[in-house]
Amino acid sequence: MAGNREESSKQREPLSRERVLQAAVRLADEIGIDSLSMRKLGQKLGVEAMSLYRHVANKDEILDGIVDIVAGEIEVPIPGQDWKSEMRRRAGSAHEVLMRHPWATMLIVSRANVGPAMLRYVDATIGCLREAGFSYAMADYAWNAIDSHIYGFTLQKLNFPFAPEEYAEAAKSYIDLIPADQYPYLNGMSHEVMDGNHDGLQDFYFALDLLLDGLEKNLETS
Amino acid sequence: MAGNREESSKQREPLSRERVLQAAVRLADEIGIDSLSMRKLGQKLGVEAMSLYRHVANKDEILDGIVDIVAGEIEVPIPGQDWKSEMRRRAGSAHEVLMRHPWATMLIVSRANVGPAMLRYVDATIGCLREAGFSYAMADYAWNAIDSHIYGFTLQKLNFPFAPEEYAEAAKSYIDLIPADQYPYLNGMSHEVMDGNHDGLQDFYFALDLLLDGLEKNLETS
DNA sequence: AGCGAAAATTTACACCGTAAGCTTACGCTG
DNA sequence: CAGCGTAAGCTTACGGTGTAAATTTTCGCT
Repeated sequence: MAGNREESSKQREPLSRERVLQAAVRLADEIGIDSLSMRKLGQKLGVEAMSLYRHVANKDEILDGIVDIVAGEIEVPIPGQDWKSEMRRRAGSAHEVLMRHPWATMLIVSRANVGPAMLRYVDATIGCLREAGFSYAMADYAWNAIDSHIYGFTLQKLNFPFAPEEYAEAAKSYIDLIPADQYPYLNGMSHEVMDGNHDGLQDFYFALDLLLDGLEKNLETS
Repeated sequence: MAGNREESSKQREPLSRERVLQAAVRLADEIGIDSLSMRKLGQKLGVEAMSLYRHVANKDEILDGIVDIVAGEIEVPIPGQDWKSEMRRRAGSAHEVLMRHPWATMLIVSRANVGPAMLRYVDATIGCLREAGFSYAMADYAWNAIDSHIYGFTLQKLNFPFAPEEYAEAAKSYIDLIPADQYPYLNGMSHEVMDGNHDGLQDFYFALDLLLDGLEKNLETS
């Protein structure tokens, strides 16, 4: 076995920062961010936990890294194009990506996020608003408003405990815990769900369009 | 020292679920939720960690408990009163309470939250919208939209790394990391901050009022 | 072939939540 | 007041965490 390194596939591929981060994203998708440990990540890569430290400084750097990988998956708005549809597309893409990586939103809203993909994403967002005529300050307010909706809506949706098709059935099982005399309105809404009059499905674009329409009016009157 | 139990204050007060939860809230406020451990909480109460388990089943139950304590601090809207100002007051109070307990929002958006204070809070919210003429479904959408803003805005504000008065100075120190040729708009906005033309302060009621106005229009045309 | 550097591993430590079993303290009854 | 039963608190232990330090293995190159 004259070991030609290129051909021998029994030899495991060497580690690298990129391979570590990619594996971390996949593992977090599979088992959740709370269960992701250095030891499990090492195991996934066929390596001891401490070997990872040759390629990343610590676990925090891994978390920063996988957030930036996720940020890189989001469709960026194009400055100069119609701002409303671009911001709408950006928001929808962000929501979709964050639903694909259910652990990512929590990390984003609790870390610095200064990776290159995140900076590019933010720069394009501000740029799209600026080119549409927003001042820097108004662009900041608009960006903050839209991102509040993206993060808040996504977190609530991820935290909702029932699948849409189970919801009516689930309501029947917990209705006794919210008696009408103590919680009349919560009880009433649950009955609407039980009776099939309300499916409880939330539309990401409902509140988003309220915000965009309001921002548009704000832009016109300035 | 004829030990009259009522008078002897050298004897430590016995533990109770209530005392454990109150101490947990204070400790989380002081050292953050990530640093809150059973051992530290025990220490704070002059007790060993394992003694806590006599009064709570496990740490998860403590987290559920302190979330409900926080929920109990939020001003509840009054069904029948003007829905817009009630919902505005509710949202502002929630934001204020969540800023007082910086760890709470994360817990709320990642747990079931079926404690009595939270149920009461939710019931009053739905009730306020229902009495104003919203259908159950529309009340659900409106509630979700407003709460998305509350959680998203609060998390972003808590995660912002600079105090308002440091912001301009901080921008000067990181401006080199976002060169104009790579991130033109982010660079431009930072210059606005550095030059004192934009303070970066976000107003909770800016996006909230966009939502409430949009919801009002939605209510009128139905 | 052998050497220097890079990569990977081993061992160890302080911390975490909590299960199981033990000891202490209390409240009540005789 | 004695004594007993139970509740409250404590000790010990286990498997998990991130990671510092020291060691061994592997690789690339002369």
